[in-house]
Amino acid sequence: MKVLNRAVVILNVLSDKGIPMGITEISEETVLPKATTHRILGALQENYLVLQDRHQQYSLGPAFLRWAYSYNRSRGLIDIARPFLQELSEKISETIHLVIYENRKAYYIYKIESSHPVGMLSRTGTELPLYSTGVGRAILSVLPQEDLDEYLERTDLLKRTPDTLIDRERLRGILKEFKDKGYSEENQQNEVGIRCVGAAILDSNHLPTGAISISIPAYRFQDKKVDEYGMLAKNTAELISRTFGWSNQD
Amino acid sequence: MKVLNRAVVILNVLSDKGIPMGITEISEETVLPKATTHRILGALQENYLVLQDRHQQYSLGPAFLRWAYSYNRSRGLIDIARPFLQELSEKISETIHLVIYENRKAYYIYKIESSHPVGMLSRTGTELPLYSTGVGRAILSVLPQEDLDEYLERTDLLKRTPDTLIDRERLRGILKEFKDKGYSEENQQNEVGIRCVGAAILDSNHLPTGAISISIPAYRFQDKKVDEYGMLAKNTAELISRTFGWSNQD
DNA sequence: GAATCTTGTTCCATAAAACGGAATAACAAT
DNA sequence: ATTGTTATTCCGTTTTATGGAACAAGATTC
Repeated sequence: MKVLNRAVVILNVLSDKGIPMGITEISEETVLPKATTHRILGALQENYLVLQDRHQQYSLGPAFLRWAYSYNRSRGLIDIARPFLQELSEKISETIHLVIYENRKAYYIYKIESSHPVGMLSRTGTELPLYSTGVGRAILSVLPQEDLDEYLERTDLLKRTPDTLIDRERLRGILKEFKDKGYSEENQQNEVGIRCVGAAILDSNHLPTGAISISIPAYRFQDKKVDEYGMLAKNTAELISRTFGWSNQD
Repeated sequence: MKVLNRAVVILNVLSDKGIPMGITEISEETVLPKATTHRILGALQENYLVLQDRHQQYSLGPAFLRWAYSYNRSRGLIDIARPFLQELSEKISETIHLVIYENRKAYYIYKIESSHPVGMLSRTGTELPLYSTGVGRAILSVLPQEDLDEYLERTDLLKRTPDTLIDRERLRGILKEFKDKGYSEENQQNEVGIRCVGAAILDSNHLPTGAISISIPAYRFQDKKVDEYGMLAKNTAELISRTFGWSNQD
């Protein structure tokens, strides 16, 4: 895959230089023939990976903003969240999930089971219900009003368990409570026998970029422990939000 | 340039999805044969453009962070600065320069002459003396101590005009004054007959990412007007810094 | 303003690299 | 153990990239 490697070399040279470069300079710096450099730059330009100004000087294009943003959101979120989740997990020894919220959908991307990281989950791509899970409710609770309206309108609320709450207005009500408390909860709404607390991870615009949850078998997750675990989830999510927002600044 | 276009398509699909994808899914989404997809992904992976986790799921790699950063610094700086410079130019009708500070070097990247944008300058790549120009001095004045020491050590101070100040200690002295005032000045230090004021553009870490200057023929740039123009440069640079830092947050 | 240098662009025969259908191997799920 | 699914490798064929050299377009000098 020669062209690709060469294209990468060219992009790196442009990136290192940091200012627009002419084709001769690029070809010298990359040690590639001028004709070849020219051809590759042409192709890169068609894809908006490089821009050419009126003096035929090339510089990197805006396409990378999009890709970098995407990288930051998925891979970056895991890298940043991992140590915090690990710490939380050592404190409580329960199952912890990390979820990413992308394109108005939530996906599990990371999981720790009793202090042992399971890592990237295999079944990525499967949408996760927002109305019936701890993570989902955490996300819904911090959504701007109009986004929540839109979600409730387009979504069928299904009885995933006998207990699932499918009344839209009552759901709105508890989401408001979750927002005030800073964490969400859920008792066998999505899966029989499992009870959860969750909290949202926010980006620098205070929009949810993901969420975390603590899942515990319902029989040993008594009411009186909900607030304790909820606050743990809330605090951990806040730490992640702060680090994530910060590391995303430049 | 087929491979390149296809690689871009693959990267876009990964970016749109936002979470790791398997090769089958990618090949379906891109409408490319699986073997081809596999080959291209392999090449992308070698260059760290994509990452593969333990479940053979692909996601975008960290290389884009670097490129996006580079794009933001050069092209982004011009886009952000342009309207502010335009406004300044309409107020004073004098020549204005925008400079980028990259790899410890400064380069002119944009110029407005008497309210008329000249645009990207052709002679990019030519290093600009920091000790004798308005923009350069503005940058030096806000540099951390050790960076300034290092600059003064490695740089030969040449008499570019009969008036050029080449005494290191006296230069240090006036740089300190510039830092306090928030703008730099220079009278026929770099070019006979031209007098300048300048101000640095700072990123979110308070390091200089560039600078602007106002250049006026010395005969009509009297001492009493220096402070007025200096403050204009300072205020404009501050506006640009704020917008640049802000837009760079995510 | 003509001549000269420099830099960008196009050409094209040749060599090399990508192509992709199909076979195989590695996993999961049943 | 079996079946279904997904990833990987193979390899003859075709397409595509290659790059030296010629050409064109600017820029610079005289």
